[in-house]
Amino acid sequence: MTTDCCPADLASPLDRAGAERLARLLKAVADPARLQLLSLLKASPGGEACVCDLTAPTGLSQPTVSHHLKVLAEAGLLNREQRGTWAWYSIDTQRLAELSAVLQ
Amino acid sequence: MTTDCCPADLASPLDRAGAERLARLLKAVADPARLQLLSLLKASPGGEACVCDLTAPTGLSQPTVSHHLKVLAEAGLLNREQRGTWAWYSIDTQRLAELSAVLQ
DNA sequence: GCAAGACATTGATCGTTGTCAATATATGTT
DNA sequence: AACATATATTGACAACGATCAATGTCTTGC
Repeated sequence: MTTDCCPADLASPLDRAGAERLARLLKAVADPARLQLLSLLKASPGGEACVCDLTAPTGLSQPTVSHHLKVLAEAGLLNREQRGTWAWYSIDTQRLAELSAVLQ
Repeated sequence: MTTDCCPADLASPLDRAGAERLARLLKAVADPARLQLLSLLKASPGGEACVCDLTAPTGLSQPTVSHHLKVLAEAGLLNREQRGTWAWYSIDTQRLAELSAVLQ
């Protein structure tokens, strides 16, 4: 049964609406910059990092990094926490695991 | 260790080149039409179908379906077999499983 | 309150891509 | 050989998206 909480998977027949929802999620991950950001977050101590720590290793401008983090956060794959001037991002491992399971 | 056979995963640090390779694979899947095609193939008897069986359920033109199948095949996610006039496509379940594992 | 620093938003540009109509190619049939 | 059918390719167009420079917003420290 397909509920609103989880993305539908390939095993159950996928109508156009379900396919578009799933595609939106996968598109969030299907970008080299965002994959690198996820990898960097996964390798960071505590599994979290602020924007200023992510610009240098990716070689991207600060606005571009912010943009990608927003895309991932809006897809529900990242959590954002404001701490003073800094914005700390971390991976929502459950959501990412759910997305992974979809392709099985 | 990252070899050429398998996509790198998020656990190991991802350089730009690795991220682009992985993104190309994920982009192949991150499309509603292609997700529907994968779902239809998975639900088909024998796990395979010809192009003519895939146009009606997707509501897409024949050239568009052929295009999407080619994208998936070039990503290594589909196998193509010519039988007379028909082209039969089937999912390469191992490749798809590898791609799924990448996000863990 | 003001200056500085961290992050977000806006606007613009340019390459990419999903789609279809038209056409081409290939295979089987008579 | 001629024809019908299945699939692939080409060309064109519109929509989308990644990127950056410039600017805006918010928080902290003086």
